[in-house]
Amino acid sequence: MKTPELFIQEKAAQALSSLYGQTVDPSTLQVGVTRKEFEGDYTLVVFPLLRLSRTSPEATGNAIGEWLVANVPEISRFNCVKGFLNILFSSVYWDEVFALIAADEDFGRLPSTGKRVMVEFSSPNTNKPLHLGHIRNNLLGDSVSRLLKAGGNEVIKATLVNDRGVHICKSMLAWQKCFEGKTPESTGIKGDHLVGDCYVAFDKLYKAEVKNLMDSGMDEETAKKEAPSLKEAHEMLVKWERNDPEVRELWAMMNEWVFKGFDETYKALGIDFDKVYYESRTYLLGKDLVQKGLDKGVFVRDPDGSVWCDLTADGLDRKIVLRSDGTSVYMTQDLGTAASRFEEYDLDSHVYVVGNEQDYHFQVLKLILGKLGFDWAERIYHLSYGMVELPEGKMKSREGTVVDADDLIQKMYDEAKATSEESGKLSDMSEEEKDRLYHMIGLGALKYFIIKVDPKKTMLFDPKESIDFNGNTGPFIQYTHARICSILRKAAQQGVGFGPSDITTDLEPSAKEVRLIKLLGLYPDKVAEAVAAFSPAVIANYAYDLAKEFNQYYHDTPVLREENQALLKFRLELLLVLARTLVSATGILGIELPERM
RNA sequence: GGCCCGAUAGUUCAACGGAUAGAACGGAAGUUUCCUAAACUUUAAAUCGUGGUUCGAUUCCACGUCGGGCUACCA
Repeated sequence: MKTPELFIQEKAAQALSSLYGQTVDPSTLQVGVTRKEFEGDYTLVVFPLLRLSRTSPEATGNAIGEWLVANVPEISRFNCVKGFLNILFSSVYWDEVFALIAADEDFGRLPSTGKRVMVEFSSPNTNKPLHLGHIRNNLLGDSVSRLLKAGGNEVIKATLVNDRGVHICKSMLAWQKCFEGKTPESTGIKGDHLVGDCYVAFDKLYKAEVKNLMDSGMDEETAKKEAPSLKEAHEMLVKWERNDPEVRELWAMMNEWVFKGFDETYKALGIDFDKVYYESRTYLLGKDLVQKGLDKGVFVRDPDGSVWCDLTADGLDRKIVLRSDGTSVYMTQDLGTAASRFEEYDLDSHVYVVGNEQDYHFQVLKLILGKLGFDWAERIYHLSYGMVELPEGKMKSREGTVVDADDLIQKMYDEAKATSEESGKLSDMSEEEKDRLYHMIGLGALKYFIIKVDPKKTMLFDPKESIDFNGNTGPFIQYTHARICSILRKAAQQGVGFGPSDITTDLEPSAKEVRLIKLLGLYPDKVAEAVAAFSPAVIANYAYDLAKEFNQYYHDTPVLREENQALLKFRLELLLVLARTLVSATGILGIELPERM
């Protein structure tokens, strides 16, 4: 379907060629939806055209407007304010536009690009449970994946579990020292939380040792390196790398606990992955690329054996890619995994959902991959998102101000339950249905709250205020959907038949209905815009606009009382399409819409 | 120090270089004989500063101020 904007661009270009004998590229013409305060459907900005017409903005606008009305049957009227040409379509046109939208079951889904994209997100450490920061990452990653899919791409959702390294050894050590024998089953503590407790216990132990050493006269820096527990943890890591059976067994057991815990959290969030990578299996990747880099002269080997990539010419630093002992660093591994993924899946691009504290890392990664000669280097995209802050400032695990993911999800559920029970509308629902509904609402509130914010911006999360169900929130959209469903149910009870085949033309949609149709028609543009910007926030705000528009429309349009059957059917059809579009848009955000609430 | 990012009503968020900068929460005042008041209506309230480019700048550029991040042979 041709959007009205494209239609106007095309016709206006014809007008210009006819009026001024100048050919212009239609796509350069600026057309937008007319602002509410002015009369019109779409507005053409004429200022840039003055160099063609060589007259005043008003004269130019009026000339184009008159030509359009005279030559384009779909355009009925126009008015020109300053340099803005407001164009009105005939109501027949809106009927046709709406019929096309209604007939398209997949409205908003963009045509296939034939491209395959991998989206990596979440990528947790296995030494602590997920927290609020991970939630932003997970929700962004999940919705961007859905968004890219709606944009016509094949999407592979991937995560890289950080299951090895000295931090895991710290938890293992603390378990041996303080938690021996305790398991998630024996304690009733969720696995990831139990391991997190071990990590905290290690930190406590370590700090005490450092303090002891300092009290006996050692300086802080040395003490931090010499603390026996830290040395033990490093020894454990060496044993792990040598495949020491005992260490490996403990490691496997504790990781299993964590994975089980994570699975529960992911399930509660409604998130899953197509591909799970484990760092313990991929951390050696990339070493062969070091040799390639040396051969190509991209890397240099220092006398001590370490290998570096000199990026000073690009305004960055020298970056190490191989330690002097021959072991690899994070960058090496990322170079290797990127290369193997592009090769294995024949990817067109790769999106990394990682916090903005790693902007530098990804800048370097792209640069080095480019220098190594990979043509896809420029097609890796770092979806960099800002920190989530609390009213009292940054989350700090040491200060206990971290908002735990499981706690938060539970809190949202409880709040949804309390609000629902207060309204008392759902007394006939079964406990299972209610439970599902509370979860849907609580999660909808959380997801919308996080996703509606532009990813790159630091956002503030106030646990008290974020659990708000009024205003620009997920539950508002969910509530709107439930009300539309209620209207449609009522209509069905009254025996009103409606459906795509019932659409009749020759109706005069009201001004508010035209606004709804216009807004609906914008959906594919919004999807395209969101895909281009990797920003589900665009869709979130659009879904809210739709819901708000419905509330304002329905407030003073007595749909169910309409006597004119054709008009009644048209309006119900409009609501049906509206509900469908709401479901589709929130689907991109991973938010479910209930039929009752 | 160097590099990157951000700054919009009291608060949390919007605004392809376009008209009188939009919402929501909170404040003030109202609305329930179509669906479900988790709604709707009215109202007060903001672009960090100084220059520049432009017919036009919240948006682009420069400088400054403030805030955040990065700057490990950690991941």
